[in-house]
Amino acid sequence: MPNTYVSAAEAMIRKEGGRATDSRVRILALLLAEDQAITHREIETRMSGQQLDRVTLYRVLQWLADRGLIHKISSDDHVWRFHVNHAAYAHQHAHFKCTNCAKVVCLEDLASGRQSERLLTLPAGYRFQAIELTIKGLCAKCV
Amino acid sequence: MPNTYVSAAEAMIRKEGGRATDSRVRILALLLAEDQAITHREIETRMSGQQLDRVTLYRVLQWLADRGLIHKISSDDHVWRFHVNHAAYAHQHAHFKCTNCAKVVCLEDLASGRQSERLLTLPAGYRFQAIELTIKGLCAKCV
DNA sequence: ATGATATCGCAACACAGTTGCATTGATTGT
DNA sequence: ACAATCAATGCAACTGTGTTGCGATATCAT
Repeated sequence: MPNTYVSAAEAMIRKEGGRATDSRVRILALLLAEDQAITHREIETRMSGQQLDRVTLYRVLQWLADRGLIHKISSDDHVWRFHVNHAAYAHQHAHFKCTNCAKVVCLEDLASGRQSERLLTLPAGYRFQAIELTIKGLCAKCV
Repeated sequence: MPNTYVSAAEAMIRKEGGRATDSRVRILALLLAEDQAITHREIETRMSGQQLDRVTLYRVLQWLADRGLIHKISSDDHVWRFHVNHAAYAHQHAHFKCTNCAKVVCLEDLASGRQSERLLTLPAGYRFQAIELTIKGLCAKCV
């Protein structure tokens, strides 16, 4: 884990007014270094060797997500995946999931909220709040 | 459960070449009578009183989904919901989920596959297969 | 009616995620 | 630098969804 990720992680956590504990810093640094969205299980595996309780990992991930440092991605395999909130993904954005290797990546921000809202009509009396868009297909490795 | 749903369910099952067992017929009839997508748990509750094992329900739902009589809807609460495949929903279609009461309904078929595909660009080498679109908001009751 | 076998029911399991509580440790004030 | 505070951790136990193996049962073709 390059030192830049660790110090960046610590700075982000302190900026939120939270305690910069080992767990938080290491987990966020790991996510900063990762370009794709990864699961709780995958993080746990990468962390093995270092002391880290399952529950703590759940709580740290929730804490980071609550403060908008990362975001949770729902998927059809019913496992949450986590990804850092880079500037490009600050707004609503779509996700891509490979149907072969289950890799999940964030797609660039698309002004799809408004556009897609117009593509379809909600039943009378329904109110629009947000849109969730997942593209399924094959990633470059699995094509 | 009106008789028409039961006989319709039985006909659909036989058409697929499967055995028209009590469980299959009753479950499919229940889904035919339901306008919104419901969970395994909700079906189990509605079936209580009648002999029906949890595992059988899971297997029947999978069997119906495999043959395209119903479809499974993934959601951010990580619970599958099931809905009959009416003609209007035969193609790719979006879903609506109420953020208050968790009600899920299928939205009309929208030619969003091609349109949305054009809205965003996949990374180089990626292949498009399908799109999943969920609108979140408030249903008429929860507005 | 009967036999072949698809389907069911039960038990046990796998895995994601949560809660309560005692312990630990990061920060703050002195 | 050190103690006090209380946020955060680790552990144990739990919940809920979904799966697997296998013997028992029920459907359908004959």
